[in-house]
Amino acid sequence: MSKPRLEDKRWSVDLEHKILKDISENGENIVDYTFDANSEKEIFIIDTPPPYPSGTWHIGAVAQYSMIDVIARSQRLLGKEVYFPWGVDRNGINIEFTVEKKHNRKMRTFDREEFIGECKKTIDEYTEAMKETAIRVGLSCDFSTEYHTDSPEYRAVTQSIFTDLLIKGEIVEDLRPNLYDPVEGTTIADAEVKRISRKTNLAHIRWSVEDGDDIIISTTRPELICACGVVLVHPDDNRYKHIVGKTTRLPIKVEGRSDKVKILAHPSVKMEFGSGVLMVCSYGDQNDVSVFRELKLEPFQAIDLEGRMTKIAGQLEGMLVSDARSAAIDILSSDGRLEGLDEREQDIPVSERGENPIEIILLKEWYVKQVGIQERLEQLTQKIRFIPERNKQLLLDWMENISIDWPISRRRWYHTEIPIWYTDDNKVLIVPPRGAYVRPWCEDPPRGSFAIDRETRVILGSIEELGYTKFSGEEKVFDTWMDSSNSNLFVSGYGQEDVDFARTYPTALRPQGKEIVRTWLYYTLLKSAHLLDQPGFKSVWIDGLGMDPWGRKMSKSWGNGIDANSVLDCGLSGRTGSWQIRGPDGKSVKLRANKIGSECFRLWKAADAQVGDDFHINPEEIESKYFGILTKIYNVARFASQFPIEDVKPSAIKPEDLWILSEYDNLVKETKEDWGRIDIYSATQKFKVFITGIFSSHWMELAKSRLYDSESSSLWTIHSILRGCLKIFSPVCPLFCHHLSTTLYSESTMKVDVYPEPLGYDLHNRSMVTQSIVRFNTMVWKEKKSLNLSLKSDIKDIDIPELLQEYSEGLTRMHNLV
RNA sequence: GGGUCCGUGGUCUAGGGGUUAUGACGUCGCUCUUACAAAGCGAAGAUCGCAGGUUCAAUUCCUGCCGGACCCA
Repeated sequence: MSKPRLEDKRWSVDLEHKILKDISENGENIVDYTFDANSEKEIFIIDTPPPYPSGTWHIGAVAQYSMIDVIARSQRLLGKEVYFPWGVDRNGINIEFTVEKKHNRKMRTFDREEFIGECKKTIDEYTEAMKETAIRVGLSCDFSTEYHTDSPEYRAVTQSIFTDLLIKGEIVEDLRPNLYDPVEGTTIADAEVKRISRKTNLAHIRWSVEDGDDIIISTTRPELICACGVVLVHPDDNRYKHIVGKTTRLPIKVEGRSDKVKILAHPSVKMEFGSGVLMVCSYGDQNDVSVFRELKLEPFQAIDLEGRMTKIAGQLEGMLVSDARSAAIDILSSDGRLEGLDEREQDIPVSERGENPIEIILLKEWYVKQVGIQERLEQLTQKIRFIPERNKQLLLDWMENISIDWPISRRRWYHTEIPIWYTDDNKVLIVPPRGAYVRPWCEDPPRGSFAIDRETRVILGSIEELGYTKFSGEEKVFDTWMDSSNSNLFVSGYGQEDVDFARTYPTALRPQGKEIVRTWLYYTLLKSAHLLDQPGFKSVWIDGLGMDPWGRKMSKSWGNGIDANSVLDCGLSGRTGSWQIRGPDGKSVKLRANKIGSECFRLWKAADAQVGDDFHINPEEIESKYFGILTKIYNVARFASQFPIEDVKPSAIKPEDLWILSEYDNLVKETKEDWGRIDIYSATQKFKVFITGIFSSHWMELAKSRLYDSESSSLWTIHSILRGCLKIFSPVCPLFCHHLSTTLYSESTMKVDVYPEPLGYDLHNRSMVTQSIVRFNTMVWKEKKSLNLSLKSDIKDIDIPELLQEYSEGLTRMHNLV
């Protein structure tokens, strides 16, 4: 026995930093997370969600990434060749907004190239900051293959996949009603729409029917009267049976179209709403779209791409939609046609990013077909294992509700360009050769580009052969999900010649949050189905969202957000953390913590709840519930570190040691299974219960005096178990285990790629013995307490139960039984 | 309005047709016992949201309701 080799008395965030720094400086000697696709080992590729860099990284997201890291590390521990890529999603409207805000100018007032440069510069800064947090929280990504979705290489893949699908006929162009954000000037997809509650005016307007009757129509969109295609009543509505089939005159002047529309019966009308008469316009809402389609009506274009009223709106022409609405009400009012105006709360669809009210506009856009493939997609989905199983339903529900194709073209700039040029006759599409990244809005097609028939999609030949010289490039770009939904293909090496794609695809695991099931998960599966007719991955791990301490979504605007770095650095150099957060009643609440750091944070996320549901993030709780566990385990190691390491297994093992060894063997077997099926919670819980419970409280006390005597059975037992335990726990707290293991055993747990083997002990009736030992110890402690004795004092008249007779020597010494 | 998921001691959480329902935090009491007071030991604390139903048996399955989250119209 000597001084403990662990000098500090407890774990600390400062120590964490020291270790992190040491690893980053001597990294090569300690860890290597570079993926070797030619490894003999089983390949395990993680389709890491490429995070989108914004100013600060959401604490909930960081928690999620730290769990993906736990998965990566545990799979390495199981002997697999893990590819944990680090990708960054950088395309999209978010960064455009940031730049617009920074310069206080709208995108379209910039030169396109200049604007793109600004976006790149800004997102570069964010990208670096995010990577620092990633490293700080301990992500063991293969940073050597870091990819950015806006890099020429990645965009080339996106463009190639588009071209492949275009030739296969899975991509179509069409003039269809589209969801459109007039403020940002771009089409958006269903998945990008959200609803907010707003006060709107419901106008009750008097329309005249041909035979002299008047009807009242209630609408929140009077400016769209000019685009009215039909007026509907419910077939069962006796009030209006007599006017069905007649025509009515539009109550406001229009230009360039008939001012009469038919009145028809249709079951979609709600009789109780307003007067029970409904005007259907192209397009007020999704119902209008389906009625127009069903009745084969000719749509009118009432709103242009800038969100202004078109010529058919007569006097309203040129006005913004909202201005036109009030102007229409004024006109109707002065014409005596306004019968009333109610203010009411209404959920209106807005764009997710800009929160601008959405219009439905006829536009020529590119679409990925998705309506016809749903059945096959569901079959493929059934082949994927969902963790947890119940979250599969989120995807199935979304797929069931797919009714229109996916519009993928956008009228924005900092995105991947649609790789198409058009010829003068408009009958041919020019696409670039595989592997090229092209920007049709500012350049001509490169050599080797080829023409395909716009209708039949037959490849006609190269542009050189065909002698094309004049082109006009497509100006539109892709929806960013077109980029990110290729991540699984990209990390599997799709299209790369030197990759054994059959080994790398489908990727082993897609980890993600449940908020992007209908986008990232769905679109990825759609792409994989179109392209390869295969599921995109073997398993999907879907976690919930990080919520505030009271279970609400964190948002900056509500003031209940928590910055990730403030938690990870809480306790560094004695600096405590404090968070001013808006509480449930709107009042500000102050949360405080002394020390958290990455290891405690990771332990919290791993041990606090099962995967799948939303989780509450409260720094106070993270510290109070989990820092103590680190301290405890640290001190177990510190205790062990004062005893010499017994490498050779002694010929005789004492009964108490046999008992704990068999418990340990059980732990090894069970946690190995847990890690294998990606059950972080169970593995962590079992480990925690073992090491802080029976191992430290019961066995260590039982073996203490033998340890002090340097008795070889106890020495071998404590070190064998601790050494294995640090490996078992290393996926959850990699820095912590690395430090303890290198200090005690001169081996880093970060390098281990073989799961600890059971030591070969299987004691009969183990759980009976364990229960009995715990009960006996508790009984003695209680007894001493009730007699007001200190734990080290002698106690008389305690009988050791029959079952524990073989441990009587140890128990007697432990409790000082006399 | 519809759908999905969730509702377990004061708080967070595990589990799941059948003995006294898991663990932690907090609370209370005791203890500086040669690893650990940033600890340890002990104690109290739950009719498993509510109401029905199925069953020999329900907290677990079913139905309805109430509350929360998310999604859709």
